Amino acid sequence: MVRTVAKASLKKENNKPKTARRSRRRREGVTLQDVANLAGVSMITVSRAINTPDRVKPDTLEIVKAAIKKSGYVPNVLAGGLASSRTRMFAAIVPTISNMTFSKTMHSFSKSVRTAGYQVLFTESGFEIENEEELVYAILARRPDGLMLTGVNHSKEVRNMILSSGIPTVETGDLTQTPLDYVVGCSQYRLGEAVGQLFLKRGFTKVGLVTADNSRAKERAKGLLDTLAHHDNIQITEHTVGSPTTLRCGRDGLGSLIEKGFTEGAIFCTSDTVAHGVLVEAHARGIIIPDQMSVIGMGDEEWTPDTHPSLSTVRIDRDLIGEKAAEILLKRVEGEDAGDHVVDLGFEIVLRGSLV
Amino acid sequence: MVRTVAKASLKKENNKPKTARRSRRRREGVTLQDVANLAGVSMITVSRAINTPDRVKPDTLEIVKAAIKKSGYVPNVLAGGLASSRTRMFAAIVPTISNMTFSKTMHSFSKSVRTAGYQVLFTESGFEIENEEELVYAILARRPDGLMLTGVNHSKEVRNMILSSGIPTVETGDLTQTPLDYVVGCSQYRLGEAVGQLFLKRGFTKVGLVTADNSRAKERAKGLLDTLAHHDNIQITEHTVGSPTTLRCGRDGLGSLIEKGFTEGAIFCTSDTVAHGVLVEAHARGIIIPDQMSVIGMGDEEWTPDTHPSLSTVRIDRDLIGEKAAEILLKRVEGEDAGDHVVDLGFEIVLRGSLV
DNA sequence: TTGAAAGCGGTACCAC
DNA sequence: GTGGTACCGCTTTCAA
Repeated sequence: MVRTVAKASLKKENNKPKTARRSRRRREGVTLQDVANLAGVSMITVSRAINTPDRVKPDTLEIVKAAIKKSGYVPNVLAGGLASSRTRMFAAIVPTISNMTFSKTMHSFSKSVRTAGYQVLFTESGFEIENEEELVYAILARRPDGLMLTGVNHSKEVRNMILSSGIPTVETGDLTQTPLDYVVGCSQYRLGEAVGQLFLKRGFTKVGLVTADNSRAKERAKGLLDTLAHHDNIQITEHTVGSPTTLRCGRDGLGSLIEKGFTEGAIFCTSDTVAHGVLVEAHARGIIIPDQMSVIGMGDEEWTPDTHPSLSTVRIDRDLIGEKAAEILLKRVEGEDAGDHVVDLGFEIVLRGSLV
Repeated sequence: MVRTVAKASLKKENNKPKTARRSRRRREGVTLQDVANLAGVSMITVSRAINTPDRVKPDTLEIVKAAIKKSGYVPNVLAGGLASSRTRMFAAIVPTISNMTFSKTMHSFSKSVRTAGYQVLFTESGFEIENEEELVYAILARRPDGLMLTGVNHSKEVRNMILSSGIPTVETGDLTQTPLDYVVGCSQYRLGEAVGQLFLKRGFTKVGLVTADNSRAKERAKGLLDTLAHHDNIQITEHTVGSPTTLRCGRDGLGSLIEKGFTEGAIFCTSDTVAHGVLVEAHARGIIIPDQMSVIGMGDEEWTPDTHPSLSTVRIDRDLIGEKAAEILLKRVEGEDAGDHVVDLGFEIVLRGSLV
């Protein structure tokens, strides 16, 4: 009996004026309803005043705007996103931002994206691929409108999750003919090949290689080694350093090459940071670059452009990668055609010093 | 009358089995309800199985887990966040990540935060303060559980918005006695003072200053200049470069100092990137460091630690800043005491070359 | 041009 | 331990 009474009273409560919704569970500040009350209109009119002002009578619009300002209303886009299934948010996964390579791409991506009114959910994956799965899971749980990934090597589980989520995705940095959805970058392998061909053309017979321990760097190294492998009169000295790389890696790298008997020739470093470290170490040891050794790095990023007269480099336009990725995702969420699913941005070899 | 009929029929529709909610507006995949149906339990049980597994009978838990796996369910944390007023997301605003200073802090922040199951909404503000207001607005619209800002200079509007949002906030990098909420960093001014005192103690009478054009760098410069100002036998040569800084800035910086008549003495650069540029330019001009000039930079960040034997530096533990900021926010969202609102992490002067 | 009602996909609260 | 119900704050749908 008691129960019936309780239910009845609940029902009665429900019969309050429809336009004045409010609740005891409420925690935060001003809502759309508050603004609506203040302006003497309905919620939906306020919503329209914010999202599609052209569909509201100018007079009304002004009243609503005043009410918004007066109340200090800040929309809750989570609620909006839930209702509309659009979060106006893109997620980005990069190995690390403690590295110009990725921070530049992130930078231009986030800039392009924000210009279009979107925001970035940012995640660092580290260079291990193992935890990518849980990261992707956590990200998909936030229902981003698009996804930017680094690299093209993903576990089967990750591929499945992304594919079945149906979220527009751009893989960046490397290249593949079988992207999850879209891919923007350049072939790391072909880049290494190009450096190898350069070395051959310049007639180097002694080649040093300082490579970082991550999949893209390894692809580059492989391209170089495969190219040189066809010529058996070439002597190769290798050293591998950890990721992410520091100047110290380069110093150690050259030290190691020399220990292994490398005394002259050309050195390919899979990043400019490493290359700069090699230059520092060479300087410390009194080795003249480019007279005794030639060095070619990779990157030519913002803090180093055109700074060392004898350091050659392979340049990839990292900014462009981020921009392109953003552009594709933005087009996709607008239902537009985003063009080719494989975008090869290529690379440019910048020769300096003895390599010219 | 017609209206009444309509209402009645609506009510009838509402009387469908309570446990089988579903709708035509539905766009995406698997929901909690789907899993519940599959497992033959109610939504709330599935919710508990995910969030508080200890409060579910082991048998039930297993059934639910199986259903989750089978259905490929990915929770919608937006919906959860709306219902619970907790987004498990922190927002971070940094000027740029194209700079080791901020990318390191971001890196450690995001790492700490993710370890605790939170994610990072990331925003670059640029070095201009003007657009901070709209950025903060857009961020607050996503209801993060906490906010990490860079620097302590914010417009009145920004301060008001954050304050009235009630969101736990940590300002980082600089120091102030009147933080919005919490502040973690070190006094940029005192850092500059310390360098000034060092120069005085070493007896330098000619001082060069290459400073970046942003508020924190200016604070450092001010600290130096104020300290030296008490001594009128000191000759100061200044040059200002734009932000963010590159090696090129340092090269131009030294060039400019020399043009202005600087030939010997000590140079303070407000960042290591600039300092390295100065070293490169000095090398290019045949100037011996540290014999002719002494250089002290700021940062000693990951890609440069301990790499140049004659470059002194002022070291701030950027990683620690990010960690501390994360720690404070995490404590706050858990309702714990986060300790002192002003956390001074200090700095360390690392002397090398002629400054030892 | 405006509004009422019904969700979006979860969680809080309370009853059982 | 488990379930019903009323929301979270907004947008969509449809009607006026």
